[in-house]
Amino acid sequence: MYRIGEFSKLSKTTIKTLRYYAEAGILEPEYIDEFTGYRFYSTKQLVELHKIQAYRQIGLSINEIKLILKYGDDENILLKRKTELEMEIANSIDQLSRIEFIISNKQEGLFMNYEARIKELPHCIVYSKKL
Amino acid sequence: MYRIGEFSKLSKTTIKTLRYYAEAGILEPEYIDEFTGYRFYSTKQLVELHKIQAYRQIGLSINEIKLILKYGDDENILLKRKTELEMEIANSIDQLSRIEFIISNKQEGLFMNYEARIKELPHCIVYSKKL
DNA sequence: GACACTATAACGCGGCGTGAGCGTCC
DNA sequence: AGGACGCTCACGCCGCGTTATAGTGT
Repeated sequence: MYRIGEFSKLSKTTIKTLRYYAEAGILEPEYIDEFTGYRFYSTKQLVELHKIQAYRQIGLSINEIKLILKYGDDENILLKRKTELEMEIANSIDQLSRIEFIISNKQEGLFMNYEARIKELPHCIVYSKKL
Repeated sequence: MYRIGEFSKLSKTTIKTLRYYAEAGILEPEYIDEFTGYRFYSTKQLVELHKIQAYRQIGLSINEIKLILKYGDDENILLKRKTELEMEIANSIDQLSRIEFIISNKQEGLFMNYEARIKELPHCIVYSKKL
């Protein structure tokens, strides 16, 4: 049985994270002293935590991990996270190309060589046709 | 001069966002009624907001945008964002491959066919050599 | 008694969304 | 006078990090 500090070092996880996981209900200490409130962990929690870390590393939220640990099925959540990631990647690539576009245009001096001039017209009636 | 609701529709931005931008100091309304507190925007703000939206779309934070609008130089920040994005993409790809690894192993039944058994040894003295 | 360890509670972060409870315009 | 519009708080999100303050262990 380890106290939280030692367990923190063993698992390379901050104490704050361990307390958060305990409160979140995804990693309860094996035993809590009812007078001091001290949390005590064993090697069983070390294995559990390792699983949690693996799930965190692929970007799952605490809630998703809780669901997996509760119902033991990660198939759907993994597929959901997979599509999420694909969209994130596509989005990041889009952002990247936008940035490169701006930078290259600045270097070639094509950007900011014109200016848009906005003028307000006096009040008037405009006829238009909706398509 | 538009009130916030109309300006919101013109710019396809929520009222809450406009108010947040006003408070953050990146898009001040052209005029604020000192009695009612009503914000009034003009087409000038529409152009400004369009720039802000462009910067938001490439993932810049409000603070970064504020700096750009203040000092007029986005070169360094764009390059910084570019490296950030490259790291994010690399990270996402890593996560994606981890997920695919797990899924494929599950399908082939290679996963969870073994179990790790953790045992605690009684206290003993261990000799080891550090490399 | 000193010092390392632990505890709880509360606030901070970013970029808004979502109310609550008011005043304003037409 | 009623309904659409506007205002200012203030809290919620997520996964912790960061104090502050107080009890515990050796």
